[in-house]
Amino acid sequence: MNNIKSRFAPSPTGYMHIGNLRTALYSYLIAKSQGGSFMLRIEDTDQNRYVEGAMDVIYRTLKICGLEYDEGPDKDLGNGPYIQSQRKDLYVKYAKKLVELGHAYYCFCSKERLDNLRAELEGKGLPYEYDGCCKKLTPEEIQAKLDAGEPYVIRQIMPREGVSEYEDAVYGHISINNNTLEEQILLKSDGLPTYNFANVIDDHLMGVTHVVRGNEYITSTPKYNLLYEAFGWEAPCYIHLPHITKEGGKKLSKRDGDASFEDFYSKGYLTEAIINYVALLGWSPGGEREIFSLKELEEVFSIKGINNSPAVFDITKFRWMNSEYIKMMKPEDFHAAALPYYEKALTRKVDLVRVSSLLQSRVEVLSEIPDYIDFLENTLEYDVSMYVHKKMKTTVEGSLETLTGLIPVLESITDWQEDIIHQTLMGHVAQLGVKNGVVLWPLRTALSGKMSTPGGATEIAYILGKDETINRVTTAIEFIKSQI
RNA sequence: GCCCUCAUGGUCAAGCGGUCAAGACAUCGCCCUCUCACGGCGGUAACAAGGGUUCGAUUCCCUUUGGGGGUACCA
Repeated sequence: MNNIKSRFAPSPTGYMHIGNLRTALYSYLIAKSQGGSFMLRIEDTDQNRYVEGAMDVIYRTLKICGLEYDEGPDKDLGNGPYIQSQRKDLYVKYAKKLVELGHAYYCFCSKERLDNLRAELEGKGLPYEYDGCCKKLTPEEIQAKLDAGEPYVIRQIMPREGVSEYEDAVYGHISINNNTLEEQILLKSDGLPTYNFANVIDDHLMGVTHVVRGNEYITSTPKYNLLYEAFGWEAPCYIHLPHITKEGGKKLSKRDGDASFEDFYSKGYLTEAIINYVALLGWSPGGEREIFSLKELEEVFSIKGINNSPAVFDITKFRWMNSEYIKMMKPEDFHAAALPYYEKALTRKVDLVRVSSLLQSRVEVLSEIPDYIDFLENTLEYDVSMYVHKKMKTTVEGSLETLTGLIPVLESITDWQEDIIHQTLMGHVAQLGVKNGVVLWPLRTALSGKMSTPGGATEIAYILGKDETINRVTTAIEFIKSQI
């Protein structure tokens, strides 16, 4: 293991956004592809956002996805604690040190004063900016306020002139005017740090060399670099990632059920497919291959392949990829995965293994299994016109005749096995001297009431069993008669 | 408003000064076929616009347009 170290530093919001999952994945892959280590840190410095059980979601998701971290809250390698709220004193210490170094100052402005200031400036059509009021305080005044126990924050001092520049691994050269840099709050009045401060302190103290995060931090990165400089620390390598959106540039939303890992997971998307698809959203291996396991991604991943333009999450292609993974499953694994869905949709005792073999090449997402097999449970309602099929050369009247003639044929089958049913039906077709469809289409329709089914007439007849098959054909005959 | 950033088919995406501009999903057609699917074959479809630089721009620069982000005691 070399000295490359990346981290995933989510704040516990209660669910794993798909964009966050990708950030975690890329961070993991950047480290693993270079023999480095991967760390998990929890950024819970905003107490107002505390969500019960949120950390478990993070642990669980990473575990299910196979993104194993070398170091984290439950794996202390000596850099802990890895939960920011437990590192409070550390930030206070460094914030005060920064004041001593002349790169930060105490600010006693109340929330109210700031709100008023903001309202006033906005009223004049000016952009808000802290007016530096507390910067003018003398050391004596500051000490007096401190002694009096006045609440305070600590703000970072920004250069007024010049430009700050840095190299981003995916966006290249970034240059930002210093006069756009705000004298941001480093330490909040509750004694906890802001993200802007905590991430710098922690990344340095924990030895993080590669910072992977969303591109919303591109413009604030110079502020972090200034912090590194002030402390005399080396800044890490920055890898900012473009965002994932949905069609039309809209945000993936929790409400629409397309935002989080668990949304997809619960719908029956396979984790391997989720990882694979998400890996390809914003990164390209360069070749034509698209199917990669996590292990394979670890081999081929490269920062060079990361794209800098935003990507649209295409559910259609995602479904296709999931179906590819379903098709790759061992039949017994697919069957095991499908079983819970059968139990929900089916009470009739049928050859479920056969059903699985029919379904595996058709199902794209596990949760749609009930829609495929609903007709096995009960006959569906349908219109007689379904018996009219141009290509099969069938008509309603013809179907009635066909089905009526089929009853004795079906009854003659004593050993209800698929190949025997098939042979018998084909023999009947040959005897009639018609096209296969003339007999099989009406039969399939009578048995299912659906335009399309997993498997044809033979397979369905086999699955339903002799009694139910004859029963359904009889019912269909009566039905057609009643409609003519 | 100001600042940053992005721009190849409907979507992902290769390309990194000279290509008939890959591939995948989707879509359309054909084949296979007891429906559908799988599989196979083929088709339609793109360099946002305008200026430069250059012998030559999808590729480099500028502007415009459009998208995204930032401008919090949120991350």
